[in-house]
Amino acid sequence: MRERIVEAAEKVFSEKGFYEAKVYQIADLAEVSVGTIYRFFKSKEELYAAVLKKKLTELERRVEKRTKHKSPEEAIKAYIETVVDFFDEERSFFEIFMREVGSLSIIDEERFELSEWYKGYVKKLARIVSRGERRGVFKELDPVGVILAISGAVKNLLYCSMKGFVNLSSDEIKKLLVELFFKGLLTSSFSEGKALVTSK
Amino acid sequence: MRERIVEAAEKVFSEKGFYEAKVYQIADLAEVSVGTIYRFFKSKEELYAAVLKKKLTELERRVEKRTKHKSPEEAIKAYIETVVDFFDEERSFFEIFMREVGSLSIIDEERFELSEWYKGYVKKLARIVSRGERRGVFKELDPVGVILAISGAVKNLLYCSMKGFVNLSSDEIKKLLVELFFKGLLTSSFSEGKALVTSK
Amino acid sequence: MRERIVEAAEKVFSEKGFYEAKVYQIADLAEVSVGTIYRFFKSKEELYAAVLKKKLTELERRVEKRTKHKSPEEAIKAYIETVVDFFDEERSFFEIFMREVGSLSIIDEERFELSEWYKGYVKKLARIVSRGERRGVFKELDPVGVILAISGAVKNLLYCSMKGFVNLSSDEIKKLLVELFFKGLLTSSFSEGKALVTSK
Amino acid sequence: MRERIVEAAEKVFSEKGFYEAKVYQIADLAEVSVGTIYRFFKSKEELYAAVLKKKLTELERRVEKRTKHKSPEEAIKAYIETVVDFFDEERSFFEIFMREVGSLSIIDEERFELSEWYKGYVKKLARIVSRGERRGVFKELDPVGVILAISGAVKNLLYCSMKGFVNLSSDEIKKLLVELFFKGLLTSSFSEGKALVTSK
DNA sequence: AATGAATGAGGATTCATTCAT
DNA sequence: CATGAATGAATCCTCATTCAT
Repeated sequence: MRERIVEAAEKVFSEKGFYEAKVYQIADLAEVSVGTIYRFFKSKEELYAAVLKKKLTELERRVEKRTKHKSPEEAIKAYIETVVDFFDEERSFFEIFMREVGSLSIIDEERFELSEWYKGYVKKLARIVSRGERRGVFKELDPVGVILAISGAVKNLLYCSMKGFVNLSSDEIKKLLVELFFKGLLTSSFSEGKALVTSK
Repeated sequence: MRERIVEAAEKVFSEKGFYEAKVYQIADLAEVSVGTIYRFFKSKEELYAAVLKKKLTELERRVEKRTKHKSPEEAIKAYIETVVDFFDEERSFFEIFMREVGSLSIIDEERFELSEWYKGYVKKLARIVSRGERRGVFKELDPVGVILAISGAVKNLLYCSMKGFVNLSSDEIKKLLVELFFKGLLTSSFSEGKALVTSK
Repeated sequence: MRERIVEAAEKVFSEKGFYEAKVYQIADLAEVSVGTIYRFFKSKEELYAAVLKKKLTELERRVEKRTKHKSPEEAIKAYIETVVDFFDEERSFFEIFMREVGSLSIIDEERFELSEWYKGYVKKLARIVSRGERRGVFKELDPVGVILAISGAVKNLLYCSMKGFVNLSSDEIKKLLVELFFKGLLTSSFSEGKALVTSK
Repeated sequence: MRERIVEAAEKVFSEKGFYEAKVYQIADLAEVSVGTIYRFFKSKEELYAAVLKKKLTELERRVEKRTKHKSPEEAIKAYIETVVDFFDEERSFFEIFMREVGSLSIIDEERFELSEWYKGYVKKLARIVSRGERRGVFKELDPVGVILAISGAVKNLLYCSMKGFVNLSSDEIKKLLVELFFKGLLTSSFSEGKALVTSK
């Protein structure tokens, strides 16, 4: 029952966004009464948060599973790939994520600890980068900053490909991102001669 | 008058988002009557679109000005820096941008051509990357994909720093992004030995 | 519930007309919430149309019942009497009818088929007149025209007596109308001698 | 100036009715500013009343002129013809008249003496009928009632022909009404034998 | 527990009217 | 005098939430 509701909510929220999604639409889709929704969730917002949490927890679990016991570089690669795959599978959730969590709007002023969750999630990933640095595999760049950059790039690329702004398959997106974030845009020949980047 | 309204709208929309922003709040802040708002804008949505367009046009203009007549690598650097600076100055607008344009929610199903605008904007930037490729400065990666990755990274990094998730100054953000996107995460010594990335 | 609303609406609309009648006044009178009204009617206009249709249907049914199986002259008499009785009973509805249907204002430009209904109603009555003509009981006058004349006379007389412009009881009104429409204003002695009417 | 406004008002009111007619539309059509309208009329309602009064006064004047110094039967005939002609010429005003005066809605509860005017007008016409009775030309029927019946019949017939419910020319309408009200619906042969009407 | 009818606060929008220029 | 920009009261309608059944 609860599950049915959350699934329906996921669909409706993702199609219409928080405000345009109506509680009775979710009830209809879930084939329960409006009242039943309120037996499980105190409010529309709480239902919304439940949808997010469920999926985010799953994402987190997957990322963890696929990055565990790997070298930092393999782990970052796996992270990128996992996220792309996840959002590719969960398109409707991804829409929500982009709308509201990509910018934790309703959410963070509220009583949901989503903001906190995100911080923790990022921190965990940042540790991979730190480890890479210590091992001399990654450059010395702010680890959280690196993760946020990667994460933002993944989301934007996926979102825009979903919207039809680019025509790249999931695999192409993964490849592009891995190449870009690992070795950069500059060709190696060029990269060596010039000191463009580091000079202020 | 119109200007006063748009400014107030910008503030209120950025603080509350489209739905939580009330027309009378905008009117109050602008110190005009509600009716006056409707002299200039047919609807709340039109006002919203006006806010977006104004700022986006300005951003576009700035980016254009700062990337013109530059080598591809300088131009991309300038692009990153311009965007960071712009959003740093225009924090309240940036909030809106993240909420709604970063994920063109209300916007793209609607009668605003913002989606079209964004496509055009991205295409223009992608041309810089293409040029870089032709000159052998940049690697052969999908140019639009590259721009979307950079753009997503910039937005996410800025947003999260605004939200206090990372503690990086604007300058540090710029440096990080330039370094990351130009030369990648891998240390050169490591990068050469391994073939991690390109192998499927 | 629906019935309660329609009855309240009938009262309020008849007292104030469509525009001056406020939805919340109807809700108050019906002792339901505004929301409940909108459970049954999509809009104020639809509620209005419902009020009209209900009564008009009833009027039509009554007229039909009382004119059926009668000679044309008896039927026309019955028609006049039925209408007078009906509006005498349903004074508040009659007010509405006069305002809006007597002159199908809001109504006919709209999505209500009231205009169509009226046409059909008139046509049916006109058939009585036609029958009378064929039997040689009624003169050869445009049957629809005759019905419209009678109908207009009835309404106006009733309306003005309601407003206190004349002091005639329902029975007196009926008598007056029947006499007038059947035998005319002219005294028979006079009528024969002169040829006033038919000469152009 | 005042005249221009009243003419524009007449047009707009007749096309849209009191409530749907907007003051700025009248101003636009009259090519004056909204403010100017308020120099001449205290309110929209007063302007509305002015439109009515102007036309009604004209109608009254015409009726008076055409019925004066005539025998009762000629006068009634002239009255019918004058009204038909007047409304035929002044269709847009007639629309207003039907909407609002035919049922003196806004009007009579208000501070306009239109209701009074109408009473006076009817009384004057009723005197013609009284005179006819005294002379033995007309039957003994309530004179005011007779006038109201005629007046209602005229309005309804005209209105419905305007709306396309009947297809009768002005002249046919006049003839029909004169015939009907003077000699009644019954054929003389039939009328004599039966006593249908007068018996209760 | 489940239902869904009823609630009513809340908000976008309109437009008659005013008044500074 | 004329203007028309500004005002803001007024009202329809929505929809999250409740609660009697």
